[in-house]
Amino acid sequence: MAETQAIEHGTETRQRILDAAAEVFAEHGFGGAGVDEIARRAGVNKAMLYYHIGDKAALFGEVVSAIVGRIADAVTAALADTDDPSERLRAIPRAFARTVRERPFLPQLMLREIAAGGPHLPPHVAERMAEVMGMTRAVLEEGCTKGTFRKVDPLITHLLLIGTTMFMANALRMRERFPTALGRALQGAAELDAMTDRMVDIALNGITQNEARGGN
Amino acid sequence: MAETQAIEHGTETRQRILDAAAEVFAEHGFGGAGVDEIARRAGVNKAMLYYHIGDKAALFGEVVSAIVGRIADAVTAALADTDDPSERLRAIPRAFARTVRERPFLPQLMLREIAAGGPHLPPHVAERMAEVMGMTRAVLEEGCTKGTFRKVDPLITHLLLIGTTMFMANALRMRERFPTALGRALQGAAELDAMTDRMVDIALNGITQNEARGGN
Amino acid sequence: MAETQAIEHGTETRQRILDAAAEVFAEHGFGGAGVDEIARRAGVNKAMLYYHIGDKAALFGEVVSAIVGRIADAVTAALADTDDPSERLRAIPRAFARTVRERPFLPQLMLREIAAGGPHLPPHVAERMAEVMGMTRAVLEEGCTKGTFRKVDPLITHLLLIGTTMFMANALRMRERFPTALGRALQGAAELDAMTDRMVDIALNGITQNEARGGN
Amino acid sequence: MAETQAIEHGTETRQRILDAAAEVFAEHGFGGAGVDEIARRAGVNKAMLYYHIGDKAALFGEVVSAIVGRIADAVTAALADTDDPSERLRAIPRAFARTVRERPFLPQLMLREIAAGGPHLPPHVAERMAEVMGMTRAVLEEGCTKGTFRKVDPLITHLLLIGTTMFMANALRMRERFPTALGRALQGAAELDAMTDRMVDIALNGITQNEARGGN
DNA sequence: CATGAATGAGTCTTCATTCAT
DNA sequence: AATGAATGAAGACTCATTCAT
Repeated sequence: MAETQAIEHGTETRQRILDAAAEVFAEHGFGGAGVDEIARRAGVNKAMLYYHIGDKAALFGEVVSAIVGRIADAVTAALADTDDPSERLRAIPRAFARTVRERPFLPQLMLREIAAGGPHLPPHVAERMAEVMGMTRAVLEEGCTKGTFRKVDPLITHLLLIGTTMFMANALRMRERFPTALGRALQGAAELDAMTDRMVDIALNGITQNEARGGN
Repeated sequence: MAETQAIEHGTETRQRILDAAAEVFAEHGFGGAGVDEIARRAGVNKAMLYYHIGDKAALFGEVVSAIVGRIADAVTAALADTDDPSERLRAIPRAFARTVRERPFLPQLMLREIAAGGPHLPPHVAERMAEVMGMTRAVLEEGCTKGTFRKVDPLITHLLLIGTTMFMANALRMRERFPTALGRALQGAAELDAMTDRMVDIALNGITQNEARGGN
Repeated sequence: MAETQAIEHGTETRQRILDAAAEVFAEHGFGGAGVDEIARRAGVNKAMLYYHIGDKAALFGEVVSAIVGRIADAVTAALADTDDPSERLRAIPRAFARTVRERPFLPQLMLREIAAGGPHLPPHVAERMAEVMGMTRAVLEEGCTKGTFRKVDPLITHLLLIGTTMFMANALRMRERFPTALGRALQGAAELDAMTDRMVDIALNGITQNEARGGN
Repeated sequence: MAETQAIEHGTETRQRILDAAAEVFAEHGFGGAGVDEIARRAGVNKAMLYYHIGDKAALFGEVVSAIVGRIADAVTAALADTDDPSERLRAIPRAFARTVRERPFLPQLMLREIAAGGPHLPPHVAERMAEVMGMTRAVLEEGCTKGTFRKVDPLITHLLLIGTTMFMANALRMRERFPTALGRALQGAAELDAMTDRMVDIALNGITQNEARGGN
């Protein structure tokens, strides 16, 4: 879709490396990931990894950049589909959930990087994340203007929608690994899309104007 | 908890080690943390660290165990203070937020471990986390019975309350590190306690029975 | 010298490579020099470097050979200009100094290779160096015969003239890099040609027959 | 002599490492030297090398520092033995030559570092080298005052004495390695001490006041 | 002639862990 | 309870060299 115009050099090898890197970074974090293992999983010589992309930090930057870009694109596309504030707000975590379905390591990667506080985060990626946050704010303000939503803090709302989605995605992943205890608590959890919808129900219920629901 | 009967050897040294370890694990993750640095920050010889606690995995286990225990205790204590379902539900993320105030590295550590999917997590710690989840469920069911809450998925609600709190705590931490972009988006954010309260307002609004709010 | 009959392939590219190699070998030594950097500075593809010249050792051989050849030629030419023993002796370090002016990295390269003891030195280059040494001896013997010089060890004299010139050339290079201490000691040093002349004054004074200076 | 007061930790291992490092740096230069080989020759684990001393640059700094210190001490001591300007001047290269006899790799190391222009040279070492240069100047000025020497450039004279000594030391080393050509030119060369004396004869002859030699 | 891609052995450095004292 | 020294494996990264095109 985006690469139709020109086939740059080594696109195929480069992509294999980035895919492998995403996996390994997700599994072990930046510090715990091994360049050797990334190369091995990508099926390329370790030196090629440096030739094509650069050092570990550059590798990480590319991976995170691609993922954040993908999410931002997904959210942008989703918002274009409707004008109803509630539907637009719902579209945001849905876009996340859909992206997660294609890239299962995404939540791990995001949680890890957020936890780390972004020391390996290239600046332009931070910009892109802020953009998505800005979309949530725009939707909320719009809903406020139309009288659909009551006034709520956009940052909190954004974190609620996204944070919860990421946590749920992770919880589903952990379900299989903990047969006891924690596993039991997670039994019966639906798929991420369904859970996201139910979560948004709660949130929308919480921020919708009272009169819109019955004169309160 | 288990070792209360007797003050074992080097309690003070042991604690200094665990504190340093918590810091370093939070900053760099399990893989990225270095035993050398933990020892240096604790001001003890590296060999003593092995003598007092054990290897890196044991160290991590102790740290996580202590933190989860502390949170579970805080939540338990908070729930004892009131009978009102809404207040009880609010108490849960509040207990988290309060614990974070004392142990600022807690959210990093939790997010990281959740992202990792718990490969270094001792089983009894998972038990304890499930316990806390169970408390949320109990509060929700109780609220349902009393007619205060409508029926919502307890897992989703728990993750919403806790996940959002953790995300907010981290967002506050990142505010100082990203002067541009992301930083601007985080400007004006209040303190964690205040943010948590506002977040719970939305959630409570979302799960409270309509008639409780005005006959809808 | 051997390839004069025909202009072989890529003379210009070849020369750019050798110039770049001389620079890099001078700066970092044989072990520290990188083929990649040589190629980059020469503005050629790394593979071309192997195509045109050969491996790292061949590259080094060519560079040193060219330089020793250039010096030998310069000394030979200079000796042809006069018959006076003193002037002839002075001509030798002067030829060095003049060559250094055109190829500033020459003393570094020579000092390094001399220090290394010539493990990368092609045999014919050693021959050429011996030749130059032979010229000094010839001049000294000649001066002895004519009664201008007293009998001195030709090897020592040669090393005195050349070694000191090389050291002075390097001292001038270091002057700029050490603003303190060593730098101050080097302040006020003249240019290499002038310094060489003054050094030769001392040496000539030292090896000239006493009676020859009697009326001086 | 200097270490009598206190035996610091790991003095023996540390010294073995430094000795091996001096050898390897002398043979291959900074860039060409391998930490692995240094460790192997010292008979220690590679990690111990970092534990005791530090990285490659620190290792090099220690080696050079020790050598320069040793030379400076030797020169200082030698100058204390006599008041005669000629003898004092002669003492300087003699101290070098004597130091070389004990540490045969010294000239290689010095030539290499001088060639490199001191990029790995710790500042205090440069200070020490400047000190030695200052001693030569002092001796020359003193000789001038006493009417023994004529006025000559102290920097040039210093480089002449030291540079030639270093070159001679190296020439002797190369004698064995080049049976042909260059080797023949070096045949018959005496030992370094003898050569140094003859070199100084020339230099002293060159800088001594004419009238002082009037009756010769 | 020229290039980008590839490789395997090498580089320096740090790791988690243990032991003798 | 405490320490400095030791170790082997692994870490990230670069090297000189070659090949297909």
